[in-house]
Amino acid sequence: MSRSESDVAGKILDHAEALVRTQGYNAFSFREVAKAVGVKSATVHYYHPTKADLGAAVARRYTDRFLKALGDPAAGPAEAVAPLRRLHALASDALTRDGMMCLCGMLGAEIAGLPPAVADEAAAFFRRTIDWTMAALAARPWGRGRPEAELRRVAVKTIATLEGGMIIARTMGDLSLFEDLAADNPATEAGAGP
Amino acid sequence: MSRSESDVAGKILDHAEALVRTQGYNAFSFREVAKAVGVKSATVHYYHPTKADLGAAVARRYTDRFLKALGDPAAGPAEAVAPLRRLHALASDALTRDGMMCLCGMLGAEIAGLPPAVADEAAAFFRRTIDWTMAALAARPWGRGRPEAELRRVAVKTIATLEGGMIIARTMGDLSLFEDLAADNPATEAGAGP
DNA sequence: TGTTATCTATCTACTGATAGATAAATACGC
DNA sequence: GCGTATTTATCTATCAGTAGATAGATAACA
Repeated sequence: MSRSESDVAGKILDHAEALVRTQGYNAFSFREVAKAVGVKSATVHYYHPTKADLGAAVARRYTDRFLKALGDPAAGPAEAVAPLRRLHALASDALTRDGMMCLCGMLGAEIAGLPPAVADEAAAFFRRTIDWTMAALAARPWGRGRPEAELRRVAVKTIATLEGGMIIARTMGDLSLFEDLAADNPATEAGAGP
Repeated sequence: MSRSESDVAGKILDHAEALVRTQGYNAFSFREVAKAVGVKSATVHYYHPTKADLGAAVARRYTDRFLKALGDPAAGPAEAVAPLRRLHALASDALTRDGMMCLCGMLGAEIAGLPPAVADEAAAFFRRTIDWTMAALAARPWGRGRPEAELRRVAVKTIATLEGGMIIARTMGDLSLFEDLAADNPATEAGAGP
């Protein structure tokens, strides 16, 4: 947590993450990161020899931080919708505060053009986040006894909706479109959607 | 429709679209498009002076084709879920056949780093597709009399789920994750999801 | 002749990456 | 504690490759 007065290594990851999350992996450069940090591009290479190294390091840190923020899947209210709300709140935070995509949603879109090391980290993010959501659902009355395949379907659908929602909200310049995704969750209303 | 024996202009759009949909706007170049078509990069510039022009033209054609394929929003079965299935089928087609993202899902992710002309086309895609979905829902028994805001929420959520689903399925290398998104649509099952 | 479509050749800017110099901090032998 | 050796962190300078873009020649065709 504590970061020394001029933690170059940390700042490199911070700025690289911000650049990837706003413009994408292919639209950021060593020079751009270096400029943002206030060093030369060779210094960024010192910490991360290749761009793939840097990208993978950013993704790994992001995933760890994300899952840490989610916390214990079994914690919180007992309704099945609670973990879905927690996911939404976490995504909403980054989106509304900084107008940034989920890092791995961005990487996932670009997946076919990414170095393998980076692509692997993006896949790991979704695997772990799906697992968390399944565990959270399984730990609640609604989920107990449900077949794993069904829990997985609901988990994937929930995360997919959040990722796609960020894209649409950012593209249309209306972040309320994303907030509304939480509003009509079937279980919170009398009638289910179409 | 009819394309002459060596329709360079058409091939340029075809290959540019394929490149954007697999790797993203920032990861394709005039040279790459030219090579795929079998001409020199200057020829691509002849048809599209700038990269923004080319990107916008690709997006415009894509949106027009997509909405044409969707057809009349009021056509088809009367269940509210019918238009959602039509959207899913259309997205599924491109994803499973060629492993490609929705063009505008890709552009939407990269939106903050796109030239304005391209960003505008991406926004237009979502605006028109949301409008189509709202019209399709409103034309069915389920949707009649529903407030516009609710129809919009459902439309956005549906499209968001598809876009995010493509990202997750491609990233995890398991296209069945996308197919399953259609399986547990609330209205098609007895009980609603969580 | 003028228009359309294509080429070759080139420009500047930027990319990721490397080499080598340098200064400061740290560790080690005594 | 002192002097030396090593490591750490940063710089300058540069590389080959590629980016988007342009100029101008050339051929085909109306």
